[in-house]
Parts: sequence; C-alpha cells; structure tokens
Amino acid sequence: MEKDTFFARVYAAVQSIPRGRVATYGQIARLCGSPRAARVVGGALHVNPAPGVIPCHRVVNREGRLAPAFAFGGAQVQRDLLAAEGVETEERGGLYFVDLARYGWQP
DNA sequence: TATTTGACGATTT
DNA sequence: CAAATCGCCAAAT
Repeated sequence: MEKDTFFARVYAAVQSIPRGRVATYGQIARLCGSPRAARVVGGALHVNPAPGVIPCHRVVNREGRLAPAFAFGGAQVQRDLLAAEGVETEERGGLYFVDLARYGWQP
C-alpha cells in the first residue's frame, strides 16, 4: 500500500481537517511529530496535491494567508471553496486571509 | 551520487 | 523590539 513517509502523514492530517475549519502548516507538522517541519508540509502538498482527496485550500500559513502562487486553478477558486464551507476570507492586496481565531482547527 | 531548494515556523542573537 | 539563522523531509537538478 502506501508508504509510511512523513508526507503520507501530512496528507492524512490534511484530510482530517473538518469542514468549515482551516489548519496551518505548523499545526499539521506538529501533529505529524515534527513541529519544525512546516516547510515539509508545504512541500508535500506541492508535489502531491491529490486534487479531490486533499483539501489543500484548508491549509494556510501562520498568518492565515493562502498560497496564491500555487493555488490550483486560481486563488479565487480557493476562496470560493472556503466560502462554500462557511469560512470567511478577507481579500488583502490580492491575497486571501482567514481569521484563525475563528476558523482555526482545534485537534 | 551529491547538492540545493522549497506552499513555513520557531528560536536565537 | 527587530532581524537573521537553523531545522525539517523529500523532490528536482
């Protein structure tokens, strides 16, 4: 089956994010056992986006900002997905911010 | 095969 | 208080 690599854990953690909630890279990294591997989480979603399986749009950085440069289809699509889940996104400087104090995932 | 970079985050100076 | 550096794992060159 699948490998037990760190990446696999990241994918599982991202899929564990409940609807209407968002998680940060550091949060997922911590759940995987390495609180300093936040960039590994980002890299994991970058090489294996698994569209339809891994809700990358629910993963944001510590500032609650989305990744427009690597957004699938477009940042606007990402915002639409979050809005469809009830997550309010704030547009600033062409980027999208989420209020982690309200929508931050609490495992 | 070895080296460098990368959707980030925390710690140290 | 602010800036700079280290740490993490895997993929790409």
